[in-house]
Amino acid sequence: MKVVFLGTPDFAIPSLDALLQANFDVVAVITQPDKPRGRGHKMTPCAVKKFAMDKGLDVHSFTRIRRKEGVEFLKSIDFDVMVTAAFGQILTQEILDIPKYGCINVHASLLPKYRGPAPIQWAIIKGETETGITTMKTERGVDTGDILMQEVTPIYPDETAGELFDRLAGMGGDVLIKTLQGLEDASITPVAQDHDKATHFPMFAKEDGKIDFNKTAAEVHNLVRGVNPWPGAYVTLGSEILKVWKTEIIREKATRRPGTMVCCDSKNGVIVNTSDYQIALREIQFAGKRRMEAAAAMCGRELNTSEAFE
RNA sequence: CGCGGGGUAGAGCAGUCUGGUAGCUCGUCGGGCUCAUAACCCGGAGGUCAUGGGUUCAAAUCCCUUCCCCGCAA
Repeated sequence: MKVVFLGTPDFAIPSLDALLQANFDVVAVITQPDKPRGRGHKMTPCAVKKFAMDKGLDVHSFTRIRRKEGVEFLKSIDFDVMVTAAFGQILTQEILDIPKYGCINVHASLLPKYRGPAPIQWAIIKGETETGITTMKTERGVDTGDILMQEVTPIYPDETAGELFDRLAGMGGDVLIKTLQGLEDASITPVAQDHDKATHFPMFAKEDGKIDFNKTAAEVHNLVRGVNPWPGAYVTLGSEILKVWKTEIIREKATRRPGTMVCCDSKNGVIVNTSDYQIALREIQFAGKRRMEAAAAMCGRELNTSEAFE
């Protein structure tokens, strides 16, 4: 089958790679255009573009694929199926009607739950114990199309979004291939989603990484996992921002009001009260410094336990 | 040229402004105390102060080069 692949970030790479490994004919790869990224704001291509160019594929970028230029490009090439994976642009019906086998989307949740652009992170933040990959027919709505295949995987208690992201990205490639093969031999029947059970979560705002110690220790722990590595959890102490990369719930009841420190020294690290239990900040990072064990950080810096995190 | 912080012992930091003996906390090693210890006491080892050049009687410190790490912002 001749495939046109639309994807942008890291998550999409294993899917594209799986297509190549399975000898699908990837006739074109479409990504978001280069943007100024990183320190220095240098123009940088997205992950999929870099990968695809390394593989010698035909790569195109459109600010809006739905505009005339993009539509005309798609109509000008010969292909059978379109695959989207974290592409980041909404397609029009006109575009969806172009390929004979339609358009397939790879989504990193068990739809209809966790629709939207950040399903992996939100599943962790909400304390889910399992998630998965869903392939579906792409519709004009966001993640609303009929389900083709679904595979489940557990979310481990201390797993971070980054770790889960890597696993799901890999699974996404596998499920995508099975889905395409199923479509070819007509062994898959699309099933409509139960829209009443749908949940939708937005893209993260920078503030979403801020820890609220008025929540429970479990909720704090899930937030820290869910926003690691991006955008990263943080607390403020006075005017200073402290990023928190790893936490551990301590099975001791909180001793004082949420946000206050139980202790902070080079033996025990930093332990903070939440609304129920205590939580240890295991791996932290001060501005300008690299991330480090909390106990190590306390060797060269003293915090005052009378201060509280906000 | 988006803004900014940093590189000093195994770890985390101070010292740099104002040039003049390499410091602190932790770890580590040895000894002591103790029924015992992750606790306490005593002692030791461990540094080419990122890199290259310059100024100087003298540079971690002042000037310039290069490399690397990181926060914000995107």
